[in-house]
Amino acid sequence: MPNDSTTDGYHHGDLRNALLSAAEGLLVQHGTGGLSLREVARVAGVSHTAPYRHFRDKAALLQALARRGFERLHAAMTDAAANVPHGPEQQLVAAGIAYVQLAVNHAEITQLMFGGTLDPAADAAGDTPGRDAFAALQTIIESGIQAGVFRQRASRELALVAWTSMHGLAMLMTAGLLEVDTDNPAALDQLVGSVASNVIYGIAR
Amino acid sequence: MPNDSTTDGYHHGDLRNALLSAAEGLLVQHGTGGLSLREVARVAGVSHTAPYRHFRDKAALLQALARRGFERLHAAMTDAAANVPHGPEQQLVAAGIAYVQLAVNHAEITQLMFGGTLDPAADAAGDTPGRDAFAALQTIIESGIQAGVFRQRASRELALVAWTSMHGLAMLMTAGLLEVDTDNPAALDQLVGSVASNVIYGIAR
DNA sequence: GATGTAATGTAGACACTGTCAACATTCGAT
DNA sequence: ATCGAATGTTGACAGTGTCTACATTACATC
Repeated sequence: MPNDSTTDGYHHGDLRNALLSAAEGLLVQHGTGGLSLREVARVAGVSHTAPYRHFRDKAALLQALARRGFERLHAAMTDAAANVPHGPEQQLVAAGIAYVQLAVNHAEITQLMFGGTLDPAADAAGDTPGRDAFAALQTIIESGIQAGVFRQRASRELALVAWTSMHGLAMLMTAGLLEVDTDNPAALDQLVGSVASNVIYGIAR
Repeated sequence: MPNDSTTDGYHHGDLRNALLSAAEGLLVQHGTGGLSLREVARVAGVSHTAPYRHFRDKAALLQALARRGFERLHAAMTDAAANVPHGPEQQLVAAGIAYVQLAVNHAEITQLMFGGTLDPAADAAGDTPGRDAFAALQTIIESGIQAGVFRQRASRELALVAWTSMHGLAMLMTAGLLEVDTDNPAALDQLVGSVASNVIYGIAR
């Protein structure tokens, strides 16, 4: 009799997701390093070894958390691009804003995703949600190339510049090395817009 | 009688640096997270509380290690730019190559510097070696603006694009999310050169 | 040169952590 | 109804960061 997905005695019902949510909450409280598996279990209301029925490791829990983040990232970027059908340039800017915005709003998970703590080969083969996010960007670039808006080069090459610049911006901000008024969303839009515009039209001349 | 900076009995002589070196060595063996203060002390040949005479915290040790990394980064970039006096564009590319190369060769320390684990406000006021590296880049940009090679914009704005794109490239590589033949240095040069050239001349048209 | 004080290193303890092994409870197919 | 598999618990172990108390040494001052 699984009533409403909360606890109903000995078995939890949906512990795996409960653990992930608890972990995400604790992650924003005590930074990336200060997450304890036992505290996650405590918050979820189970014994300190219960997580091992759902995750092989502490690393596996973090990996699953990072995977969630990659999925969110992919969704946010494609949504942003889809809602701005004013041509590839605007789409690129919109995707960039979505990227940086999500990274800043979930700084700890972003650090998890790209912090190097996780084994990049840990995901199952052919099952890398991180590539989807890059692919979304590459799709925008390709449409821009075909529309004659962007240079006639390998789309991978052009997408790489867009990717690295937005990623670098996001990383510097989440690390706290770029003083920006994060409370004011317009300031972030302007910052991302500035970087994106320079990427599109170049530094030179 | 301080003979040759190695151990000479009860007192070590230069324990602080010995600890930093030991920590750096262990960092490349076990990743960024798997560094134990006790093991650092063990490698340095002292008791497990000796490090507390030189660092308030484990975090303080890591902070000092990161500071070393920032100083190296600044030196590598300015050296690279100084050795290539063929105009701001080439200097920018050279600095970028130096940046990414150092990051890849010292991936773990780079993750330490930018991983968000450290408190960005932990450094003493006015004493932020991280800004020096950015300033080095900004100097190149400024000379390029005055020479009429780069756009007539705020140097900070232009430097930001160069900074973020190189930083993003370095971060993706150190995190292992960009498959590149790291053994072949020419491949890295080409990759950085491609990104830099696209930053300079833009994606558009 | 002797001496006292600060700097430096050590020993032991504490709470906490990740993980393993053994055991308990419950779900679901037969 | 029954039995195996899935899920959760208890207890233990080694390892960790950090605190307190103590030992040893260096060095400025007389």
